[in-house]
Amino acid sequence: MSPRHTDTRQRALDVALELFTEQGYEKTSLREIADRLGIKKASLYYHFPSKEALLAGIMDNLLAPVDELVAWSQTQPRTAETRQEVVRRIAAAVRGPWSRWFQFAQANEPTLRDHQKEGEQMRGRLLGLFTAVVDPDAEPRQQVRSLLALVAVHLGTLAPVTGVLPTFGITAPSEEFRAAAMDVAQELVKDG
Amino acid sequence: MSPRHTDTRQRALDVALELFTEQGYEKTSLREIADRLGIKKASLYYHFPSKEALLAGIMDNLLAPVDELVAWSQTQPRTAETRQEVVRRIAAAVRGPWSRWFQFAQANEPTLRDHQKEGEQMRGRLLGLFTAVVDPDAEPRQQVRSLLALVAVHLGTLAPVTGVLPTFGITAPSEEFRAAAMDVAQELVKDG
DNA sequence: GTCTATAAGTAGATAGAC
DNA sequence: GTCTATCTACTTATAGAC
Repeated sequence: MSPRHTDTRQRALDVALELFTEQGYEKTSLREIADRLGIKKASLYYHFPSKEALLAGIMDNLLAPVDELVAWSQTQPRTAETRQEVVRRIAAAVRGPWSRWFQFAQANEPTLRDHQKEGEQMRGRLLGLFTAVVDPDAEPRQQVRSLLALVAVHLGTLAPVTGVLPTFGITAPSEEFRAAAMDVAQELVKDG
Repeated sequence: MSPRHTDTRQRALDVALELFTEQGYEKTSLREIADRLGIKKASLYYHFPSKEALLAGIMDNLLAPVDELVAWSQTQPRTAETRQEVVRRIAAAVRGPWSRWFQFAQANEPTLRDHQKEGEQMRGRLLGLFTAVVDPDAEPRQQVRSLLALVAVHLGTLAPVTGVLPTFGITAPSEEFRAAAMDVAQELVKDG
């Protein structure tokens, strides 16, 4: 066997992730993906048996790093300090390796509701993140606050990137907004 | 002319709203809508010139009540008290007349990004709500807090309805959770 | 107002040559 | 691994009878 096989498979995953995120899974045709790769649509079927297999491949790549953080959090005690550290790590990850995950999930919410397997994978990891931060025995008040802390992180990191800040009527510089969001998140995750 | 024309048009709007919300705009075919109405697909074209016209009709019905609240808020001073009252009114409206709006918008995020006109309508009303609560001259910290207040309302009213609370690892009774969310929202919207 | 029939196009998927 | 060619099953949309 050659030192490595062709990279068409990986390139297909990259292109598909990009298009699924931009346009959604349903609206992206295999022809479109093949065109970008410079191959014919039928040739895609050599690498993936179906469109759904392409989706599954993307998910595997996307969700692996999430599992690491959740696993780590489960070794920690359920304290405000742990929640703060988890929020810090999520905030860091979201700026880097996970950034595409949220965008992809958001753009394909209806699709993931239908494709049972993939939808449950997605929800499973989200649940993992939530339970890493939400104490099931805490007061509802604190549970709401913890959930909102994750939303604040989401807001702080994604909103500047997608350029929707003006849509919210906000004019602050991105970096300042992001810092403020992190600040509020840390506060929310404390007991109160 | 008869005292009123047939109600097929309005029934079509109702059915379409329901299906678009459940399955998304793209995945709902005109045949499906027609089937539920007990007519043939082609007959739908008598009432609406295109699928997109159906979407537009739904939007008009959905967005009218939002405008009222935004208009009212613009007559008020930009104080923490006003923000609290706006949040109260949004919370009340979301439980009733607007409940379908959020579900519809969330289920059709990708679609609304493509259909320029409808997407901008939707974003316009959202911006209206945001600016009713976010003071453009406030600190980024307070802006984040105000945004999260709206999210808290969203969480408190929608989450119990859709039954996703367990997905968040939360076991509290719906009503208790909703009350806690409103509580946190009111707190976030204060100066701090 | 509703029907049948059908146009015109695109989707995902398969067979088999090279 | 990639190609050409083709299939079936849709989709939105139109024309014209009743």
